[in-house]
Amino acid sequence: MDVYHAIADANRRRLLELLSDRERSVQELVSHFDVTIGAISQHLQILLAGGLVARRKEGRFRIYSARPEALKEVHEWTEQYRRFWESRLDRLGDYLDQTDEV
Amino acid sequence: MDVYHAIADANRRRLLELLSDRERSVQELVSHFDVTIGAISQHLQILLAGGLVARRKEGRFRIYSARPEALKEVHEWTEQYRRFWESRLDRLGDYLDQTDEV
DNA sequence: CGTATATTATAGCATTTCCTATAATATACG
DNA sequence: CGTATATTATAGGAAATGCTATAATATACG
Repeated sequence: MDVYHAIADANRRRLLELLSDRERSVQELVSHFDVTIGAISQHLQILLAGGLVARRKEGRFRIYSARPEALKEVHEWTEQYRRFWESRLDRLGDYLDQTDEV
Repeated sequence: MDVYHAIADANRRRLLELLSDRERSVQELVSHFDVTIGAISQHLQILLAGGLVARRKEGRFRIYSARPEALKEVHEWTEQYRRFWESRLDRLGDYLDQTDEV
């Protein structure tokens, strides 16, 4: 639903990082955290609802995989502010002039 | 403190957008929202703590301005997933091969 | 079938979040 | 000074969050 909310939690960001490396089962993900499998399962539901991960069934396992396309929205939202940190100038409208070091 | 938390709220993102246009006083910001000035003041404290805004005193007014450099962290975190939506391939490890359209 | 494994659903709990209302503080202005 | 304006601090409340423990469900496997 809300991708900003989905990535607000550090454990969920970590889950996304692990899954962007490769798809994994829930138990495999749990081994990287200090919380119970219940907590991880709940985090995965939130990521799923936010469209950040997908899952498929494989026997008794549920294999989760990353769908970071959903992060495009966040990336684009932050992108509009990029000139603030890439420029030595803080003023808007001047950013078109800088071509060095980019 | 936590920039991911700071931007998780839609009102706070809106505040940042208003301030990146130009600096504004609190009352000026409040006029764009449906909540009380107390709520806006609290949101501004969170943005301030996250380093996303700065403020200065001007008479009885507090003038807030955007400091979106703090968003660099989020931008870079999402940047690492960009290939997922820019590529026609969803698999990791294959992205090195595509050189067209980039 | 019966048991083990993997995952999800649910209830409950402590904490946090976001809001309002109100009090307190600071400056301006007559 | 006394009052108005601008903002922040604080208390309180409803709802959400993140977790645990336990129950339920689904599949595997002997």
